Amino acid sequence: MRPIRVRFAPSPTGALHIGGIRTALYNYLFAKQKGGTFIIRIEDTDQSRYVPGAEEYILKSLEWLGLQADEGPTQGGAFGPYRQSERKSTYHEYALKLVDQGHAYYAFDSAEELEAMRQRLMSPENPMPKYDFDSRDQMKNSLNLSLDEVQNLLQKNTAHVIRLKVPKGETVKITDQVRGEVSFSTQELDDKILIKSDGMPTYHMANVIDDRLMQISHVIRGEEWLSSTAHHVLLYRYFGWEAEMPEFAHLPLILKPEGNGKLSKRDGAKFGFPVFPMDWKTEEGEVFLGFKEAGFLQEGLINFLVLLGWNPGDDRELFTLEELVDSFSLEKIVKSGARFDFAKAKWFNAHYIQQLEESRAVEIIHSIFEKHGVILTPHQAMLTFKMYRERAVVLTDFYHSGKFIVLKPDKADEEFKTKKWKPEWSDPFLKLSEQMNQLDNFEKTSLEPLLKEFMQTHGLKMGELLPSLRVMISGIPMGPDVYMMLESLGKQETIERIKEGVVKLKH
RNA sequence: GCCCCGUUCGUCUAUCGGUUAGGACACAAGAUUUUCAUUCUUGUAAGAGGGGUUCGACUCCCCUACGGGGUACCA
Repeated sequence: MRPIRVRFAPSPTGALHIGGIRTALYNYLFAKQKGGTFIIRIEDTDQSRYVPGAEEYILKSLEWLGLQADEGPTQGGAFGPYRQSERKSTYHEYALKLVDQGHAYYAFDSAEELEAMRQRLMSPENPMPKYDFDSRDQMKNSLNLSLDEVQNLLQKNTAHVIRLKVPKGETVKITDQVRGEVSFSTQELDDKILIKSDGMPTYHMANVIDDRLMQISHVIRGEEWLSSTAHHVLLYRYFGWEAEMPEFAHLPLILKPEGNGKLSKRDGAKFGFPVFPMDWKTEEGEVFLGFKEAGFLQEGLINFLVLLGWNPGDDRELFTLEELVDSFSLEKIVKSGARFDFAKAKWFNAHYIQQLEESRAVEIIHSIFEKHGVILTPHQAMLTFKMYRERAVVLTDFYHSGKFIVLKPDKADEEFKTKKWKPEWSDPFLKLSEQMNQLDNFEKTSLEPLLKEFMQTHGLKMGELLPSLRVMISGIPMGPDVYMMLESLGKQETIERIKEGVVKLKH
């Protein structure tokens, strides 16, 4: 069996959304399971759509998720360069071979001439005329022009492309690892451009050449490529590489939540959830929210994504990356598109937050508070984790819920204030704060008897005392164990907040 | 339009001819809990439609419907 080599080949035309991340994930898992090589190749053949920073963004995202590449633009490798723009001459060389063999030809048609052809051939039955077996006879290409004319045009540096000469009346069969046998009639295929007039190859050309040259064994990519795979097979055939052609696996698409259409970058803002791994700022200054900044753990995102289109074949749902490497299989990839379900993504994340190791949690919580300009002591971070690990769905919840530990509440919960709080409790609470001041140690063991006694003497119930205290110290009546909250604040701060709280609760 | 792919609970999915069609999320109810969560228990909920093949189809075949992808000098 040949060595397993797979590639993830993003185009730096913007941020990579989670559909791309999932493709990268599946490639990574497959490679690692088989002891193969995971390669990153940057497909930057469209100069007009090139976006500065996009490549860096893509690489950073993969790094954040732990999808380490074995070969790629940053780490290099024996099959580089790994940026297609740096391989330009290679593609041209191969295209010329095809021209020599009669499997490709020069075409000199201008954009206007192309448009004219479409207009001419357009009809209700044929709304999108192709440059193909039928129409190429009427076009300005080396199939119709004399050799002299072609030489002349070429010598004058006339803008031209190189097109694949698709044969008529053949059937191209491919065996897809996910979908089984799929066949296409060459009748339906257009004469795809291989080399654009700027000298850059198209995706179709570049991917075939590179996959062969990089000895790719399996092409695992999105379903949007299934249709053009027939063209790719033709290229492998004409290059004489059909025996070494990689296996194909076309992944189902990730759909919008309502299921109509594939998920796109605008959907995040539209539905209120991230579709990108990390924040992405466009050149125009538009910001797209990322899973990372939204408070997702990489293991949560990965676990959520991997199940969108794959399953282990049994009832397991929770997987670490390592476990996925063991369990993953191309055979269990689902054929139909999967809708993006943010509720499930959150559930996975909440689960992994609960599983978080304390030292890592402390670090994470510290950095989240730091982003808000608040520096927590390790002890405070640890307390925050203990108080909210079972309540946090996203990491940012630790800040929003736990910030009371360093920030005084700006106001008392309105509903509690009007419906639950009784003005006559004010004095007793002030007295309580004084009693607290007498305490030697400010811990649950000493606090609990004090509060119990307080309830008895003033005829308060648990459900009245505890929420009141929470509102005074944090602003809201819900939250973790009160004693833990009090402890986390410490004696002086607690006393201060009770005094201020009584004021805030005044009707 | 044409080509390709798909279609099981609201969602993600299991089932590779014989099951009370299973699990998870979400939702609902209950238990635990000082509150909110967590946790636990229980519940509601599915094979697009029509033809075949077969002793027997969710499962195989065909048609229709619906959904998705493609149809660029974009990837």
